Amino acid sequence: MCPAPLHETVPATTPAASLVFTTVLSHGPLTRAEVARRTSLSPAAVTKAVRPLMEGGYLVEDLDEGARPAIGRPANLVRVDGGRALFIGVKVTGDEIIGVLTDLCCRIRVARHMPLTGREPAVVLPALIAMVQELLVEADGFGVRVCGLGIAVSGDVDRLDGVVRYSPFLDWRDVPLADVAGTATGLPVTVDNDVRALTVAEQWFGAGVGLSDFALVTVGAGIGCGLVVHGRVVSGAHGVAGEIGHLSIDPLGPRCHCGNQGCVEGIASDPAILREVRAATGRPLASVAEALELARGGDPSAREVYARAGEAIGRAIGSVVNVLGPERVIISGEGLAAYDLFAEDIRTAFVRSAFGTAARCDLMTRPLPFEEWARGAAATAIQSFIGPHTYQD
Amino acid sequence: MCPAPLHETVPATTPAASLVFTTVLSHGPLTRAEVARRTSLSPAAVTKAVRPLMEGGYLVEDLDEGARPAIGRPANLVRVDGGRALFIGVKVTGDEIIGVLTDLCCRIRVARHMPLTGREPAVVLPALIAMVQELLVEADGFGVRVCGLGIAVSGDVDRLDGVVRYSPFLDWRDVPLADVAGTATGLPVTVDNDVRALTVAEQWFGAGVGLSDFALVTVGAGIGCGLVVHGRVVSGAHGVAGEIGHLSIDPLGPRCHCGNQGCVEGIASDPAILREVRAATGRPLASVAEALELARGGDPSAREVYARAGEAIGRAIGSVVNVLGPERVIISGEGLAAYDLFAEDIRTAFVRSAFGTAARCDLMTRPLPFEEWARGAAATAIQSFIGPHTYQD
DNA sequence: TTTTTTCATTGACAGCGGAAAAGAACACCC
DNA sequence: GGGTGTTCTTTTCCGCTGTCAATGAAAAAA
Repeated sequence: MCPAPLHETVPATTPAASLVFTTVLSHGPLTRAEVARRTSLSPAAVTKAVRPLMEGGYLVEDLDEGARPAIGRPANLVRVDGGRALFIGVKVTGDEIIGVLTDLCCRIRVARHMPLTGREPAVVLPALIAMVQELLVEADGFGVRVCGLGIAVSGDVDRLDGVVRYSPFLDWRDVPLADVAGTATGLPVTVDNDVRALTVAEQWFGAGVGLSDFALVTVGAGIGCGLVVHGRVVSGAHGVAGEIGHLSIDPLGPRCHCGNQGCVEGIASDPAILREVRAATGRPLASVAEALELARGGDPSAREVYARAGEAIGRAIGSVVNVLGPERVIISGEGLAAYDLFAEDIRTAFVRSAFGTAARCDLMTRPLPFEEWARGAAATAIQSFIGPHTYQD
Repeated sequence: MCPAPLHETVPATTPAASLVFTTVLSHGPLTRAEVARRTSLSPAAVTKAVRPLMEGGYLVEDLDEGARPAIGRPANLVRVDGGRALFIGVKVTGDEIIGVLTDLCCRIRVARHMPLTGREPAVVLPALIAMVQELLVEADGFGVRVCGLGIAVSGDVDRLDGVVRYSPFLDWRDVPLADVAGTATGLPVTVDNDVRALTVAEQWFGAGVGLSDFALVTVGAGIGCGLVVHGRVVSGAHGVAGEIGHLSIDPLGPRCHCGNQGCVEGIASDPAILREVRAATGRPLASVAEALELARGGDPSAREVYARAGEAIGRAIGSVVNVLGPERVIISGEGLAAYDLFAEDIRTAFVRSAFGTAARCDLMTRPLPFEEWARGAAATAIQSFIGPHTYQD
């Protein structure tokens, strides 16, 4: 848990206030009447919830009296004042740390990248703290207090305790990140798995707004998946969920380090694609970008590799959709750079493997640059700043 | 929705009362103090919630003052009086209707089977209503009012409207079951998918009690899966979820009627096993029971078919566990009759395909005879009788 | 200008659940 | 056998929350 923040009290104290606040936060400027309808609270309750939030400066009257009804008294729009509070989000990757300073609406104000010389905690933690310090200095320039720090790390993360249980990618075990970062910076800290953090950002501020069931699939160095069911991000009973990277797609496919054969990640991740294109063309390619170039140039065997990757991704999505029946699947990640190459294959494989009404699911892509991952971390900080009563829908 | 029941008011009106009631219902006789601890309500709130429920006769003081503390005042146990209300659960299969009369604790008091001469609504609906009437007569013998009727049907069921959208097995489309049964019997009716209904029963009264994330996998004529995430049964955005029967396990496997290849259902369902054993042995087997007998007798090709089925089931479970990270998977269904033949294969394939901590998931079997499916339907009726505030955990 | 419609606010009020204290029922200890 | 301590249960009181009903406000329509 975050060390009790002396910094600032939570804006929303009662369930109703949280509900109102998160509704306005996600659904843009709204009239009070509209908030009442969406939350099924009484208009009176909305008024009473809004007042203290306005006095605290978290909500402001929006002067654009945009949507006035055809008849009757015009409505006053209410929106969240993003500038009221700042947050820092940090994403740790294998070779760099990405940090962003966002406002309360999770808009990025400053973004920073910092290369890493190693992956071990002894290297990463000081760099991370230095990054936060830098961003705190930046924040001074805005004259607004930083109210939370969110950190996103790949792997098995216990977000209640703020401990990285095991990150295969970083080779970390039981690193008490929240404690370390909290004592070093004095900020309330949230630590979460990177894909879950990105999912939170999409749920509150992105393509998942208003949806109670959706999935976010990330394609890149690995294949990940964040899930929202019943309006809540899924963590699983043991803190791990959405591990679609090791769904076995093809029992005869390449052997994966996880011990299985034909995992999605062994077919469609960047390293796998690079390996396969190398093997298929015999060329000593240096990076997946070159493989991509080759395929774009029309090389048939490279294209074939991408087609297989697309099919694997499509089938993995089909599995998720069959199991959970989400309303939407958002495809994202660096791997999207090659989207034009396998979009067709993804969709075809998805439609074929999705059973029945599952095909009603809306499949969309969303290019999320690396800073977005750090923004996801900030979103988790915002979420915990607002409080425990974070009902969606 | 159920037509407003003149029959009986809902026992629990406030959220706290519901919480107390469902806690006592699922976790057997409890002391008030224990209820307070589990629900994190104050002891005073528990007392105040219990009183009206006792006056209504739903809760009773349990005279076995079993667990008294080592020191201090002995506690009074409180439990649900099952005899206070009766419910009817009906499951419709292809060739028969199974009906049960249960008490408020979902214990079966009477079970009835009724063969069907056809599957079309014109045949099934009158038979279903006749079955309910019979059970209502039985209920008179107990001198207790029947407070709800639950109906379970396989396929795509809209449980809010009580309409069977599409049941491939019965070849039904848009059958307004709740309306028909409600007007014919005068009972409040709930209609739900059969696997979901069974999942509800397990969640409240079975192997899922106290778990916020688990899966129920049914193996038999088809392969189904019910999911509980965050303490709630998953229905998906469009009312369909848990369709693991058409996860594609083997791209080169037998073609399935769904258009895909190598579906679990095409490998491990009873019809698939029968087909494969026939093909492998060349014998004209009449039923899956004979195939089972052959395999039990040691026929190597029959055993091979079962081994493949087990592997498919294990891998499907592995997929679910990778995606959702449940605490437990309950394997059930008629197909369990052959469990000794493929238990090992299921477990091996599961462990191999479950990634990382997913293997921490507890895999168990539970023989649920056909009456249990009807009991599941009754469980949905009980759930809706108790009211909308049915928090689990 | 009056009416109608919708939005927003106010004040009264019911009720829920918590805190604290009292009471109850036992074991233990001298 | 009477304190003492412990735990369970109930009672009383009280704050707080959100609804209800009524009122006021601001515009379009009549």
